[in-house]
Amino acid sequence: MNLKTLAEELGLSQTTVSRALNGYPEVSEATRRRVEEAARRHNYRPNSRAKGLATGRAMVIGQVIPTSVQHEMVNPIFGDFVAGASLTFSRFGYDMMFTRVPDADESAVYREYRARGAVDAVILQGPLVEDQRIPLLNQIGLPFIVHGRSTGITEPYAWVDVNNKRSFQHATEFLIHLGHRRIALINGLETMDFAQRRRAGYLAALAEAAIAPDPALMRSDEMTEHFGYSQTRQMLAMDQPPTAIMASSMIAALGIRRAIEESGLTMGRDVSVITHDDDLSYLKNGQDVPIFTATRSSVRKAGEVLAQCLVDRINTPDAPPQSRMLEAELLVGRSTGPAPQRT
Amino acid sequence: MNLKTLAEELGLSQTTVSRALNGYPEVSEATRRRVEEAARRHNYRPNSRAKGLATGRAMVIGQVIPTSVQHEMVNPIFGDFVAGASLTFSRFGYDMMFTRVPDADESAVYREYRARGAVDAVILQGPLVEDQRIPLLNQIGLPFIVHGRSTGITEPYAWVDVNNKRSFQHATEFLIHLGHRRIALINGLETMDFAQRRRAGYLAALAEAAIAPDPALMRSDEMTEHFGYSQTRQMLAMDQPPTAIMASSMIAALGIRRAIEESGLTMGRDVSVITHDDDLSYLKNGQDVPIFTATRSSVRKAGEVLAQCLVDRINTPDAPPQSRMLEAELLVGRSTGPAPQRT
DNA sequence: TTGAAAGCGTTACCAT
DNA sequence: ATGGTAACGCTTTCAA
Repeated sequence: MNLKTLAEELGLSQTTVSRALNGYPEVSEATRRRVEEAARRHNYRPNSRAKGLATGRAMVIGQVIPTSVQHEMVNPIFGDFVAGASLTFSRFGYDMMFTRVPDADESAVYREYRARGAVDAVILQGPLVEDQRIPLLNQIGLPFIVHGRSTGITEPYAWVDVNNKRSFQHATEFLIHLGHRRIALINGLETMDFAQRRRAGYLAALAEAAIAPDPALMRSDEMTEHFGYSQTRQMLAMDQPPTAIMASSMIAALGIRRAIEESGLTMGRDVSVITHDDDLSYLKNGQDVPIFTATRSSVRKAGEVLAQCLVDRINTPDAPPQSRMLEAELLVGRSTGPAPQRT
Repeated sequence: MNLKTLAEELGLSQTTVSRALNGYPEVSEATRRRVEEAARRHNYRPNSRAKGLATGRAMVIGQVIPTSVQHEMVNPIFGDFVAGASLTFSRFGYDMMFTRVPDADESAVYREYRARGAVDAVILQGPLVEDQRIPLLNQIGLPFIVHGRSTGITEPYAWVDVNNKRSFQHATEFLIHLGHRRIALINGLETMDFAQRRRAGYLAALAEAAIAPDPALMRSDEMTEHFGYSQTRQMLAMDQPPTAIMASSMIAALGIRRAIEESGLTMGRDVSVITHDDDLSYLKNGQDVPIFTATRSSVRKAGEVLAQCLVDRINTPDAPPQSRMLEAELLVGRSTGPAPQRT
């Protein structure tokens, strides 16, 4: 069923039917009802491509997933973000398209998106420090919003981010408040912008409490379970092991837990752990594992907010880039009590 | 840059330029070269929507992710599948589109896909026993391939599946060969078709070895870490606890490991575990954890094969549905040695 | 070997 | 309030 046959059946012009269906005011109520009823009856939907061609809009949002970012789609967080964004986009009639490419080809994909008119805008995930994709997208003229920010980029761009610095600062302060003095940071790769912000928050809390940061307690690498495991083993074997650990990812936190257990210690009693981006039930289920979390629901919320911003951005292309900072909820489960004393 | 301006600049008709770019034979070599050079120079790409409108093809593959399937996008396996499929699709010029909806609306999405002509075909993930989406898609007339199979559906449909029954049978046989007699099965929800096949393989191996299956050792539910944890705790507390566990998912396996450790036992020594769909480094890294896996690369391969089949299916819509069975690689890490003797 | 023109299914402008 | 028609950018048929 297309517009033409629907119009013929109704004895109306395509124009009128189109107008009725798109909510134009100049259609009489009687006609509108007739049209809507017929459209419903035939399950009519305007053809996406024809509509896109006529309006100059694809009604599609693109997202490029470089294959190297192995943990991007593996990372549960990504699913939450997509869930939030997808929901909001669909309310506005947008579809989401994913393209997975070898890293080197990422810029080619953006150029092609643009040349083909395949998408109206893109979401930029996992920004690095001085991320060159930002000038590229600006130059190409493809609307975008960054999920996160990129230190060192001076040209204007829109972003939606959770306040990583503040949440790490709060969490670290909380640990200090409990009496911890040896607090480790197991962070993501510091080429990733968020990792630097998290470290800054961690350091700010230490500085405020006049605790000298110990480089041996600050680890940074790609956030795998192995990384969390090996670093934790190493640190727990030190002369002055940490009594608490700030973890930048729930994947790494899996390894942290394993290392703690294998060291014959108990998480929450001997070593406190606060994990960002984490409220997965499988970390909270163990009633015996008090763990503190900045919630995944924050990430879902970020998806929703970003989608909303991107829709606005598409609709008002000349407006200056608008950005939004979100505060991550810091869910504090159960207190670990005072920091363990070691002799 | 569009076809018209490109043609004008070359002093050729749109027809000729289009033909040159699409590899039609009737274009002279000289002209073709000139056209290709100019197209490259201007980074010309045909507009997706215009091309789609003219050809009647969207060059997009849809995938619906019901929101209830929480672990579908969280599940690392899904990322592997998508990686494989996406790669193959892009070679044929197809994009992938994902729509995330509340479960109840899934059929509406398929109807809308079809009515809008938004996609050329869809991939059906996670088929249930007697999955009603199959008759629905057949009725709608939307080409599709099922990733997996659906017992009880009699009408023809195309599928690509890994041989779940055989891999579970092999793995169980392997455990029996090592001397295990009390082998537990921690399975997915048995409304899921694959779960039934896995159980069938497990039971077949037991039967072959004349071991009576113990219902108390067969657990089935949604594959969360909590599920793996709680069931393992329960079973290890039995009078005759299992000496080996077959796990249907790596997420559940995380809980299984935790339960084993918390029971003061050692995985691989006191309890052997074989996990399907799993070769994540964070399960293999612990040198002290011998674990046996049917590999994730099988799933990636399945994505590639399915994509290829779907492209074929789109191109020859009248051909009878073609299906492909893949054998999962069963990577055997290190032997657990003979089954532990309990007194 | 090349080109003119129709057609794909919409929307949007200009009439009426 | 409704309709005719051009336009969107491409492919494809028919002619030359």
